[in-house]
Amino acid sequence: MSSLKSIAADIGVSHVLVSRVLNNRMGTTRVSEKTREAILRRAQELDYQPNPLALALKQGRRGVIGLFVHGVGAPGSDLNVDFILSATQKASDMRMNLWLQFFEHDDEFISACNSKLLRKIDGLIVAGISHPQLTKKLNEMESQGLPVVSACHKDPEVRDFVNFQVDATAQCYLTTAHLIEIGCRRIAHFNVGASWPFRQQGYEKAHLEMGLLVDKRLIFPSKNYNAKAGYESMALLVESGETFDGLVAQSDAQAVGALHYLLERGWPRERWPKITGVDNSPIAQFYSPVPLTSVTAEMATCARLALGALEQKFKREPVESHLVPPQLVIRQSTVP
Amino acid sequence: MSSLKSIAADIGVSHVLVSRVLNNRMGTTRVSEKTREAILRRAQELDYQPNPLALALKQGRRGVIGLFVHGVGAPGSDLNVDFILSATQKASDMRMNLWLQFFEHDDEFISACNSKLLRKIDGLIVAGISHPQLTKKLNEMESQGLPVVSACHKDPEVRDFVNFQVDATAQCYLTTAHLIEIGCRRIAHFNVGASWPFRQQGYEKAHLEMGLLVDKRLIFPSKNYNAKAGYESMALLVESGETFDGLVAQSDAQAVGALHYLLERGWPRERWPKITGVDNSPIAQFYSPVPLTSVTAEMATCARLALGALEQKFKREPVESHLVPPQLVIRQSTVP
DNA sequence: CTGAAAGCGCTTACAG
DNA sequence: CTGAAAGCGCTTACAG
Repeated sequence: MSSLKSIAADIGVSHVLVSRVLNNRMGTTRVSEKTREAILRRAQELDYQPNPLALALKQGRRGVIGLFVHGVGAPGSDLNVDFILSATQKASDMRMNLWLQFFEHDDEFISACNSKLLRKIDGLIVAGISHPQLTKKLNEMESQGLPVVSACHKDPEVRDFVNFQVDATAQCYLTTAHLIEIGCRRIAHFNVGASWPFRQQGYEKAHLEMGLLVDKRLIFPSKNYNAKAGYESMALLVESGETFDGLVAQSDAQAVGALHYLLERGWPRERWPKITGVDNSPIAQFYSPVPLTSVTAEMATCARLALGALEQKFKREPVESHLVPPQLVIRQSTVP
Repeated sequence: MSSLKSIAADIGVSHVLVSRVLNNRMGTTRVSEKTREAILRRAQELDYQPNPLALALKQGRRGVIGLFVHGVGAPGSDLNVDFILSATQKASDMRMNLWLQFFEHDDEFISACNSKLLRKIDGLIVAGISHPQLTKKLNEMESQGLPVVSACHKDPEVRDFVNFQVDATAQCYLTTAHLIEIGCRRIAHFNVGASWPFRQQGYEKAHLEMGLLVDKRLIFPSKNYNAKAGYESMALLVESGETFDGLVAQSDAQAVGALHYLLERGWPRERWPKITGVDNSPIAQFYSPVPLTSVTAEMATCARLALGALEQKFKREPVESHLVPPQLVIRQSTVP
């Protein structure tokens, strides 16, 4: 195990000098060029890395970033995996450890935000779903000196924490515009809950910008983002008797559920609507026989940005929220 | 921030005495009952927790467990999420941080197992897929004093590391036996690769034990564990002209792909085979209109056991590998 | 301009 | 039986 001490002993100087040279923080200290080089060379040879524990202890830090994840995305969408994977890499770059915690319910979330937390971590990233009571708690924490950054799906207009999220409106704007471009004129939409209107706004915006009217009769409520919900919404759509040549679902699982309904009813292949999902999840990629056109959720980017923002907060640099633009991924389900 | 020092100051003793009392390691030191109680009370009031950094530094530990994950399971199966979630909780109980790393390719995996690693972590958990060259590297690491525990899917007979995995044979034994019990007599099987024969062995064992012959003509190769592969295998099965009343797939995604083929061909519902998957993943739970019978992958249990084993290795206690028994989860796809 | 000392929070071996 | 000192690995304020 190489340490400042061992290097110092090898060269024949004090470990203090080694520390100064390696950190290039000489202060008023002088060192001969020869000694300097010897120290640097030896450090390189041993591939010296300062003990992060000692460093953090000295600096009064914990060396740990809390990552509180309230699962998002349809089950099986791998959204959380993408998020964690990316956060993990960024944390590693920052020489920080992650204190990962998963939460199912808001109360668990809130009760984990207590004073003990302050002792464990240097900063907190909250991912998933925003919630008024949680926000209050987090504000408390931050006023006690804990930097907090969120990566939640929320109304971008509400400014509480520095937040990183995908541009939800752009998601369904992209898919809808794509369908219009390939010739769809009656595009159905499955809408999950009025509290989260952004994707529908994208759907409407694309119509508006491209000179089409939004036909509200083509918009159907969906219980949630899973396949069952999509299946049920498609049943409603078909039973309504409306004609449609496209479907903008709010998740890949929904889209798959919808397709499944059509398959089950023996819907003739040539009359299938062009279908798009959201999340670009494995189910979209591997769905057979029709891989799904989808749009990315940008979880990895959000994670990276959130940790980067925390890094800046540590340095007391200003940081700003950001809406990450999604990418359209075209697959067979929308090939004309 | 409470520390030994602050408690000591409050009571009017040395921080050394506080340390001794709180750890109940008095050695030859004596303390009056009154002082003792005062110390304990004050520590409780402040909800004192020793600084893990200082502790680890003192004890020459890193306070970090490496968790190297080579993704397993079909994409979207949430297997990795379950694993990480459980590992996270157990690590937290152990007052250890996790150094999570994900790997796509074996080489990344192997090149991450270098001497730097020894400086970063106190122990290593390797999850995912076993690999001869990796094993060699890990053996090297362990001989250099790094405790290694694996949670890989591998031949249970090969003894290299202490390993925790689900009993793969039991998985398809359970699903097959279930199908036989509900009256299936011609059960097809999708087999992924000869290098991993354990699930098929379960399929065969169930037949044997329940007095049925295995008809090799019902066993079809599948390229991998995703839906596309299941779809293709089902195509082979149907084209073969063999009659079948059940299907034991090797993953939920495969089962879904297979169902999808039948739907697409307009296979009459009353002639649908009873279908089982493996992994008990979201796709099985939420598949519409037929939620899938499946069998658990026990990722959470394996993670917990693996970290527990590492804990025991730290204490130089002996540990043994373990095959975790899976659970059958019956859903609509096998309701008679 | 140089070097030794203090200190982050903790534990334990070792003098008196 | 008691208490003060050493030390984990690091950095920096502060005497000479």
